Amino acid sequence: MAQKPSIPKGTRDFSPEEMVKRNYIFDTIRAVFQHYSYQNIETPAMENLSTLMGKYGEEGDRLLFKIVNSGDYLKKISKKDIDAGNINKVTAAISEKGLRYDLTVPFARYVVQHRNSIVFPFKRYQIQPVWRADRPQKGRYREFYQCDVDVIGSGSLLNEVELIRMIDDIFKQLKIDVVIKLNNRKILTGIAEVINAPEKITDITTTIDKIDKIGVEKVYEELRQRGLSEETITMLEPIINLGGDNQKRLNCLKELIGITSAGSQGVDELQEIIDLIKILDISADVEIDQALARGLNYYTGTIIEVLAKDVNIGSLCGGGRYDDLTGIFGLPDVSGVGVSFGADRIYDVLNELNIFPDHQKAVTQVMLVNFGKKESAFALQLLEILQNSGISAELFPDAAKMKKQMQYANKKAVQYVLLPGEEEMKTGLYSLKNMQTGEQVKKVLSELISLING
RNA sequence: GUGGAUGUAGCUCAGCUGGUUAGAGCACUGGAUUGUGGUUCCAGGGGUCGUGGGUUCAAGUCCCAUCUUCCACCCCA
Repeated sequence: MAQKPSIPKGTRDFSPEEMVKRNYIFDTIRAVFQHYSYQNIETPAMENLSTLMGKYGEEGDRLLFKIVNSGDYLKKISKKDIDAGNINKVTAAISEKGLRYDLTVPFARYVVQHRNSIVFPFKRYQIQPVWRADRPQKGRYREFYQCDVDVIGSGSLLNEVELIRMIDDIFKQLKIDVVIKLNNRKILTGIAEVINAPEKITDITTTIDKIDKIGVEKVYEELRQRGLSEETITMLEPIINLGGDNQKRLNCLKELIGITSAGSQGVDELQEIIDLIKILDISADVEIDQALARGLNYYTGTIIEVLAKDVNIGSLCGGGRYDDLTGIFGLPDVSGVGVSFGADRIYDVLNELNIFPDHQKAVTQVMLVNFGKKESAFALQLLEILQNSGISAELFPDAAKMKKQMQYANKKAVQYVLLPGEEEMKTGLYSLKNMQTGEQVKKVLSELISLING
């Protein structure tokens, strides 16, 4: 026997039933994006490695799926490099394309390349799969969909507020209780400045980001391990332990880091966002979290992360502002802000909470039984009429046994079965069976159509 | 990349301290029922026990390696 077929680690097939659920998520998200006047674009699954490399940090480069060149790609490698185990050089020689790691960097590339035809500020959305060579685990896949919305070419904080409104709108519709966490990169910068350790900013941010997960003590421990002095850790304490409501946090932050220009700017920006949100009808909790860092180091302003209240699965949505993302591609000083919704995690949450709507409408409303050659030719005409009246209908392709055809209809959860046999052909009265109730009626076609549509 | 668990029929699993021909439920196919499904009854097909090596008279069972899936870390949607 042939070997069992399989799919690559961390990838999944989606059955028709799963796709109904997935499309519910995508449709909801897409509708909101469009409702808020964002335009759709798509970019290729693969990008040049030069576009992707170095944009996600060292860790990100490791997680990039690389594609080997076509043709005789071995020609370009020298034996010396292989023997020396010079992985970077060898990969560079044999691979110049990779699968996209997210949608933001390809978007930045797109903006730079099409800058002359884009109307700024450019509000776009993009729903496509991305790939990461990560080790799969709960809520983490190697192929998954991101739903990105970004505004590029506007520094206004109204954009942040709009993103928060969209996040609230989408999760409200999906009936997931979420908390939207906000921070600002400038606050983190301010913190690093105040404690006099600006070069340690990455260490500090990624460490205090874990505070909810590992606790205060472990955070201190890790900070020590990362080479922070006892003195600076002491200075960090009031910031790490900062609690209370948003306004209280902002006031404290202002006191602690307001003397730095970055810090005071960050606090002001968050204040403005919070003030605007107050006058709007937002149902999700919006919390300022000075420990929120997020990994990607291109964020320069607002940082946003959305967590489900009832399921522990990591963030469902995340993003932030990046002042100069297009700079690396040769278009400086274009500010953008955006978030990305993780459709696969949202799926897992809806599944775990069992709150998918059960309006799973059957694909087929009516199935026509095939009684044989003459009858099926006639049925084909009925099929045409039914479909033209907006009914999803299908004719069983083979003149199989009635039982088999009924079983097919039953398994597919078809709503009605129409039986156009010899007798019906003569009289023009057709038997229509309701598969849920088992009731059967005999009527003319026009009446049946209104029955099905009704 | 690091650590732990796992793998038996299409699916969910049983198979004790190694011992004839590896089981169940569900699913599948056929029949009871040649124009009526979902219920019931009967019959049937399907497994080189993840893969490769080793120990043993004997391996689904023990050992090693490798892959898969899952969980945690790193990181992240």
